Amino acid sequence: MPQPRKRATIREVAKATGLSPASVSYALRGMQVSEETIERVRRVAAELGYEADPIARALASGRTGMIGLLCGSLEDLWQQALAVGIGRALKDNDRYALILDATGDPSRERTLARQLRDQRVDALIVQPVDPAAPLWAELCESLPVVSIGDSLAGARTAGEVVFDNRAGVTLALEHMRDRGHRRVAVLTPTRASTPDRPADVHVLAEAGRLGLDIEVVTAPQALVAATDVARRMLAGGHRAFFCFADSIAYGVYAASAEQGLRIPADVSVMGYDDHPMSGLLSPGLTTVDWDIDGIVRAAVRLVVAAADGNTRRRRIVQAPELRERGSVG
Amino acid sequence: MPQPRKRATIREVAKATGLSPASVSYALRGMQVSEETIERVRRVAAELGYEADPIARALASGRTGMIGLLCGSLEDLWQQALAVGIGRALKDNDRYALILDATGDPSRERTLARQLRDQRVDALIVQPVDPAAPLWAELCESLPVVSIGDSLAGARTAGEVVFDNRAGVTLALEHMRDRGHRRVAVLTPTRASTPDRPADVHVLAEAGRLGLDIEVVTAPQALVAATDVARRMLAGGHRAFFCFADSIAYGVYAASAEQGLRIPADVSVMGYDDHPMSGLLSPGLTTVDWDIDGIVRAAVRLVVAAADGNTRRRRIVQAPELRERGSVG
DNA sequence: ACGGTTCACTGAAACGGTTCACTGAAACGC
DNA sequence: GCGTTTCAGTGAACCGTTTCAGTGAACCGT
Repeated sequence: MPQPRKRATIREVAKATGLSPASVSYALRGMQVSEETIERVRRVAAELGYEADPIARALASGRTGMIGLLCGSLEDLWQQALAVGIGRALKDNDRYALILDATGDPSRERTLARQLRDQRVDALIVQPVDPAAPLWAELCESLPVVSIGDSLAGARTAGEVVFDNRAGVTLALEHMRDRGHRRVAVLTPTRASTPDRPADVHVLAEAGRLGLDIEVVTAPQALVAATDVARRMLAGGHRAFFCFADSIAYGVYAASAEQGLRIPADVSVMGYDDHPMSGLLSPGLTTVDWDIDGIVRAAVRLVVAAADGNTRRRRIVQAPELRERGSVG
Repeated sequence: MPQPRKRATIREVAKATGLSPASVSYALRGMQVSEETIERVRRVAAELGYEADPIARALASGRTGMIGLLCGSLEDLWQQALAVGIGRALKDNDRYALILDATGDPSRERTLARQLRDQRVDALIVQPVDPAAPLWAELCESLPVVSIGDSLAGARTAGEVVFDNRAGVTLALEHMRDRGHRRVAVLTPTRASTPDRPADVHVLAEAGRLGLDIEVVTAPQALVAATDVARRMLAGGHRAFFCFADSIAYGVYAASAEQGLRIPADVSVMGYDDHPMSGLLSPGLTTVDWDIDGIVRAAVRLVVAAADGNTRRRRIVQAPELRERGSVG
């Protein structure tokens, strides 16, 4: 049974320097006291191996220096890449991230969001599973929230990085039409509670405009499960796929390979996201690229500003770009 | 500027029920007080929307219910998969994970490990970047630590899930030899500070035993960077690769495709890890499978037991299995 | 009727910082 | 020399829980 080694407290440092705890607290944060004292306190603190306890500090001051990152579903490879990028970018800003995964479950999203608030994160980045939840309005009242992907309905966010899904969908479907496809299966990730999310609406509208015959099916982002869905669709005669996440497209690759179907000769696949992996497949996956690095930078810039007390709210709309690699025949 | 809505405190609940704060505290945790009181306190607490503040609780009790997960490098797809799996498995145990990423940097690993300890996580799962660091011994003194992948030198861990790398390397290299390869490039992830980690030692030993002519090169786990290294090795005439992480192997796939080299006809690639993605490539990546689900289950079982105060230390050795899929010609 | 348990509950001291309101001394303007 | 600022530093309250050591009261067996 591990026994926590007793750490030095601020009062011990106070005693050792002959100052009051208050002064030590101020000195270590470089406020209110003379340069000379700051120096002395620093030295003594280092000697004693003193380091402020983050929990006590959080209780007393209400802040922690941490940024919460609440992912919609880490099963999606693109979201994984985003999380890794954000973690690293925050590190470069001397902040650090608490990463939590809602696993695509709106109720878990609620729990975890509240948990992060209660953990006193200075600010929150969220990729909402359920952007329409009343939760967000409540949360925005008590800490700065930056959302990625969808706007949070009725909430005063500290910033948003949203995707121009309308443009993205148009790009994708027009490309498929230009390549001569008329019957297209649309594989969209499971999104509880928002069956009519904007992106899906755009798909229907654009398909109508372009005269495409589409069938929308929800597919899980997990590779194995997505492969199952793809298998079924192939069996149903579908040969052209628009996947609303690159990781779903990987499932189509896998299912096609199993059945001896070649991409792009027999089967056409269009992705949406541009995961780093997508360029490495053969053929490369043709997809809609959202510039993951740009999103990371934007989100981190917004959240760090908000955590520092900057109140200017900004909405950044990310423009899509078609990344043609040869998976659409 | 968001103003934290004032939450109900335990004293308000105490006042509302006519009990002392102490009793409320006990009641809400179902201890020490009568069933009837427990029921009443629960009701009043719910009415007031009271929920215990985790920070204050952590300060007073020293525990949080959270499990820390310190990843060596989330850039590695396999580690990503592991992190996701552990997160979900912990969720099934009504625990939740704080995921941190050392980004392959031993000094960051030290910082983050201490930070997790200071955050009062009940226990820690770590995939060490530097298994030999003195840090671990210190850490094991103050909280239960479960390591995955490598043993922590000289530290009293609460459990370990280690890989039988000797067997894994043998499996991989024997397979390559059986397929007629004699000159093999070994691509191993960058591991600061432990150039002579056991796995690498095994590679040299086994290669010697099998009469292979190997060249060991360190390659980053990031896809793009790994592709660079692969490109260089191909240019140097190498045609057989043993990659110490599947994500590095993906880089070889990409570099080969670029140069019009076909797998397995022109180039042979052997992975190590079995990422879910590896079965979806074409050809599938032949790799050494460590049963990621088994590792997740084992690690979570150990860490939950340890967090619950169970002191039985266990060391679980994971046996490898060759997953032959056709990337070795 | 009496010592001993058990039961339900309480008061107050932690936990380890931060912060507010204040103090004594030095510096300043005039 | 006097009133006012500034400066460096302090004392004590506070953040919201948990937990230790009790305290009466009821209940027990004898």
